[in-house]
Amino acid sequence: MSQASTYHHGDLRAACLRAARELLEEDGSAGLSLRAVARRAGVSATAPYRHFADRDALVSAVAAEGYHELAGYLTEAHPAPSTPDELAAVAVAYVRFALEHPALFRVMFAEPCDPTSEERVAATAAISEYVRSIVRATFPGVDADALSTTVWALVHGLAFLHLDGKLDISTPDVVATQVRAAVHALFDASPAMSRTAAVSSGRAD
Amino acid sequence: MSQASTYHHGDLRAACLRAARELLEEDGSAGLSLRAVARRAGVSATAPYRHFADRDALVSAVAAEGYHELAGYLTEAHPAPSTPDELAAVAVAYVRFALEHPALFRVMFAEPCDPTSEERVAATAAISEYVRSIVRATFPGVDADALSTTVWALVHGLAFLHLDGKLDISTPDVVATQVRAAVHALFDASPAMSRTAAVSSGRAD
DNA sequence: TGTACATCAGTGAACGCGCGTTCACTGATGTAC
DNA sequence: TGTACATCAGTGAACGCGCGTTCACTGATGTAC
Repeated sequence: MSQASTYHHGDLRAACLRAARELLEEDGSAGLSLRAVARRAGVSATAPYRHFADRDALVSAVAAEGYHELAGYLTEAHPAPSTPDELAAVAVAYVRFALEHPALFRVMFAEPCDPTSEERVAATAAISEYVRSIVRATFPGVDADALSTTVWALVHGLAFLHLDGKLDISTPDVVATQVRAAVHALFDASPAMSRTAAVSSGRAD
Repeated sequence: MSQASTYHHGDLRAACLRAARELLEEDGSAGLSLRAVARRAGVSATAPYRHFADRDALVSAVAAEGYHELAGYLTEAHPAPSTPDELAAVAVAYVRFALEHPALFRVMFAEPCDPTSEERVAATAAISEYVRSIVRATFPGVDADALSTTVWALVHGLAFLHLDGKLDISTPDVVATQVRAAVHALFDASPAMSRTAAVSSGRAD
């Protein structure tokens, strides 16, 4: 190794993020401390301060990485879904991401999202918009805002219930089948979407 | 006050739980420490050990209280729902509970649920069974297991998205309308439930 | 009704821990001339 | 090509903090006789 001297680490920021991710999956978010990250990166306790203003900044950076990765899962499942089946595949990918990165997923969503972190707000706004665009492509002419909220909530809820051990997660196939069934249960109502709106406003008395 | 002496508190266990709930809503789960609870209950740092084996026991007790209260919200919304509208009212109550007790709701669901705590397992199993029974009453002849999972996931997801500020929570009415719309979007597919099953298995090639 | 004693529910000092963060510092790197 | 110097990225000691938990203790309560 010509870089025997580790004084200048090379890319400590990346090493910190990697260490943080590992700690997260091993100990949950309780294990995510700046000191533990430094320790794992093989660096003094204060070195991370060169790259992160404070602990919150580290956590936000980790969450941002998570959002980016989640987006990767989704577009990999299907780049531009336009049928219920394709949309269901994206939903399956969402849940798979949660199950493969449980602690990360919790950091991204389960922690109170401080409105100060524009990084997070932007990231979730992007997801929201992404879901909306898929719904729009899949069901043109439908109230995309309302339906996409419903879709996101359903998939998000499935992810959390699986994560919390409330549903069978014995094999990825079982999970995928469950998710597809739930999504289809919702989507098969879609031709009736406009009727739905009429019904619920009519019942608002 | 004849009970001027606070040496024997009277009901320190209840006081601890109350303090824990307050701390939870003020500082989130990070603020929930045995010492802080003792402080708020006006008692020495070690007094709670008379009533809770350790911190985890306290947290579990708080979560258990939460499950009980959630059940109260649901049955109060409707004791025995058997129509989509009545079911939607229960869903609204679920989300309302989450928004009125955000930190408590997170403790109940967002923390990794250790399989050791049978208290929690039993509580969520009860919720699961409760939802299933409602679905069964509302849609007799339908695969209640599959549909009830979908319903719970949808409502649970709505609760979390509202909680995390991803959806409009400006007024309770806005929230309720949103929840009712989402639930109806799902339920209006229910007459086609058996068709749904056929369709999704037919698509499984 | 009064006393002796067991039990119960609290006290408070002390422990060791890991944490976030500050500070003055120093070794390595890169650039100007 | 060589030297002077600014800058950058790390070190390590130190701070104060709140935490969970232990321990020996003591004051209050209730019960047996």
